[in-house]
Amino acid sequence: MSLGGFLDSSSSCSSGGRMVVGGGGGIRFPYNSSSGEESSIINMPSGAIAQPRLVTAASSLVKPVFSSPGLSLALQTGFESHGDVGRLGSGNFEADAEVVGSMMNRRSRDAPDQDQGSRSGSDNMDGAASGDDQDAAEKPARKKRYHRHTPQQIQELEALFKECPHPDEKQRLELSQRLCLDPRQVKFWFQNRRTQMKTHLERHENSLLRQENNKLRSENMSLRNAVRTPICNNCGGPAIIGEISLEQQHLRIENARLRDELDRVSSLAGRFLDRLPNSSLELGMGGNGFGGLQAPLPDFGAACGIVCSSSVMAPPMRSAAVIPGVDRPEERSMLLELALSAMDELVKMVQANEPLWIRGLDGSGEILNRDEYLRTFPPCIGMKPSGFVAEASRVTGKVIINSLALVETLMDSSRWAEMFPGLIARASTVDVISSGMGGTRNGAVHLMHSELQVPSPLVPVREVTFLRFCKQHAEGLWSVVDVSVDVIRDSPSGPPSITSCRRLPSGCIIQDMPSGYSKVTWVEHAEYDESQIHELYRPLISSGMGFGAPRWVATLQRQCQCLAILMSPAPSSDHNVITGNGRRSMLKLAQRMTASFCAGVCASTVHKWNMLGAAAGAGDQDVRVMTRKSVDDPGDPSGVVLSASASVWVSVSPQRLFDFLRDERLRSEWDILSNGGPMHEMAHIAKGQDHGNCVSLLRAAGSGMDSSQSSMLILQETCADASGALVVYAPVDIPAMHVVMNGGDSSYLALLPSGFAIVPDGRAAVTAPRGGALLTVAFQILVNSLPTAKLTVESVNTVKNLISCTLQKIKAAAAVAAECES
DNA sequence: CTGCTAATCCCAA
DNA sequence: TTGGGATTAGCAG
Repeated sequence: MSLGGFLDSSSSCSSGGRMVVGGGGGIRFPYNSSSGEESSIINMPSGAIAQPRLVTAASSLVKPVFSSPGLSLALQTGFESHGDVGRLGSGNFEADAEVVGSMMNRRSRDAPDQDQGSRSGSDNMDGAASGDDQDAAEKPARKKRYHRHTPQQIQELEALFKECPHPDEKQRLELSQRLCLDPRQVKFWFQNRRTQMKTHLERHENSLLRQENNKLRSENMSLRNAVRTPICNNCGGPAIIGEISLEQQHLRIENARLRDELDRVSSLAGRFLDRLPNSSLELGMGGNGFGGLQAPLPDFGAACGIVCSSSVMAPPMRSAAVIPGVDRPEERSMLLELALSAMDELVKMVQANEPLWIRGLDGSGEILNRDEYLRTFPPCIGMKPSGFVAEASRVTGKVIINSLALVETLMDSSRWAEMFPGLIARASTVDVISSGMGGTRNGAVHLMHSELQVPSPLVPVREVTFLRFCKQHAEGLWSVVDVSVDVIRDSPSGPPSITSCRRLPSGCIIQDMPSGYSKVTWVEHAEYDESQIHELYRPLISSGMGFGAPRWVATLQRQCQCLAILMSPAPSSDHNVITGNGRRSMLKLAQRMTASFCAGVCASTVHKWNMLGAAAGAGDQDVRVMTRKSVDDPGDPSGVVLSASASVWVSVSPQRLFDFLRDERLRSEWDILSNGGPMHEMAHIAKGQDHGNCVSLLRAAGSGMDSSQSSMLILQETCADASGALVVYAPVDIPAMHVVMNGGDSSYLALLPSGFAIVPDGRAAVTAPRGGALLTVAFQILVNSLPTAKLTVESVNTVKNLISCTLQKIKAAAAVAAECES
């Protein structure tokens, strides 16, 4: 049955035909060593099945047959010029192996020590030249080689991998026993998983590089064209030499820069595989560094001042050289991996329709189909903690801002916080994992921390640490995704953070539209501990009006409109002419006032509050009272500040409530500062087309500017959108305000804000036909100008009474209004 | 065909 | 030895 010695003798090769070479040479057995025996008992307790001898014998064929003397000779003599030689080692050997394998167990000499241990005695060289010798029966069926670990096993492996991608021997052994896997398999699995992770990242960054490269190339091309056929900027005709020289210099310099950048990107892309961990960083820095400028500059001289104009083009960059927060490369790559999958999920969440998102009954919003969601996406940051509930919302809106500007805003924590003043109590960038490519935000990954709020003492602040990943999909098309990282970031060194909220992949996709607008689709998806939220507010929060997409988009629209209005020249309709600087100063002051108001209502860590606990007020509502000591803060009156706040349900619509509270003529109905009469608006700065969005300066009637009894004005900011409204005011000193209105610095003006926050009650229209509102009222009062003073029971009671009275008056007035309405 | 996964081979610390 | 990089076979989509 054998053509013994076939492989040994070059002479017989010529008669053997290439089948032998193709079959024998290419065969490579998976289990050609002692591991063959172990691998065959995959998924079974060790040693459960002994591998049959013959298989082992067959497996002793060794791979690089090319280099075995006998065969290489055979190749030279018999097949040297044969076209098929190149395909040796490819093709489907399994079938051949089944037939031939058991007979061909000659060990090639260049692999002497691979399988000493498992070799069977029968080392005869056997070869099969023709198919007629198949003896399948003799060879016991090899265990099916292909096999995958069970989902449970993979899940456990993944779980451990999340915690530690590098388990030690002990951990692996423990896991292998638990999962009935060979310890070796566990080792392989981790090895493979790490490799896989790496290749994922490589692939992604590579594609980003390619994109960049293409962009630069086309840019370069068009610039070359422009240089070749100069066109006069003024008349559009062909330009004359003298006219274009400056323009040409610009182009040449720009071109040199581009060429340089292109080279760098290309070489980086080439070297890329070697240096993954730093590549994105270097790119980000390098792309921004304009190293290319230095070379061409001497040629043209610095006289043209191009250096400046070029560097202006570069967006401001945060230094990414030192990363204090995430220094372990594994952690870094895990975060990147997380960012990638979050982005993937966000894009799908934005694009998906029917099965995933279902239109709400009232047709207003969309509801996430949880079953479909769980089916579609692997749990990005692990399973939902028990006791948590999920909240998901999606909204699309047209916003007056372009994609680049919005991306810049989102990627800068302080600008981000300013854009969403009522929503974000504070925000910071903890770490820059990747700063983006070629001087843009494309590919930027930041680790951020923020506190999100809904203005009510009944809704705790949401503290979240998350990754923010920015990606450019095309010209004018960007997306920014956030995802919580508490799972990964919980280090053994620190106490496990008790988070009450996790953000699943959330964020927005921004697409440029004509005339400065962009289309923004926002998805907000979170899981939170509902037990910490008062029943009154649960419907609001779960509807997404609290922390969800509707509120983000509504705020964004309102704020962008405000910015757009500020850009345009002051409207003549403002009946008090304030200078541009004055407007800016007042708005800045108002911004600080509103932020301080929210901080007092929400007890965010912007201030260090001491809770006195919620106690029943004089009325039926709970009033939360807190105090803080204020020292050495120029914007804050020094002493003991007391904050009292309460939220109640009111039976009028949010709009009506807002209109009532912001009407200065009706102010005497609830404001003790009004001295019982109407107030007058002395200055008005519009912040939006809607008249409700403005900053104004009020004066109580009867207290003239010159009267010494009242040197007080009231600064008030009101804003409203679909997600809610704020009326915030603070008494201000007239002389100080005068300085501000002339554009002076407002940061030394001490403020203690009070006011109202209104949100819809969140229940469906069915249960509340006319639509109720949730009203929060809050006061901040200086109870003693000595920071060391003790708080007296009287002052606490006074402020509680103030809250109760105010609420009662408003409710009464609202009831009247509601009656008139119906 | 590509991409993924379990496993093998081989090298260097 | 051991772990990691390179590679491969088997399979799914």
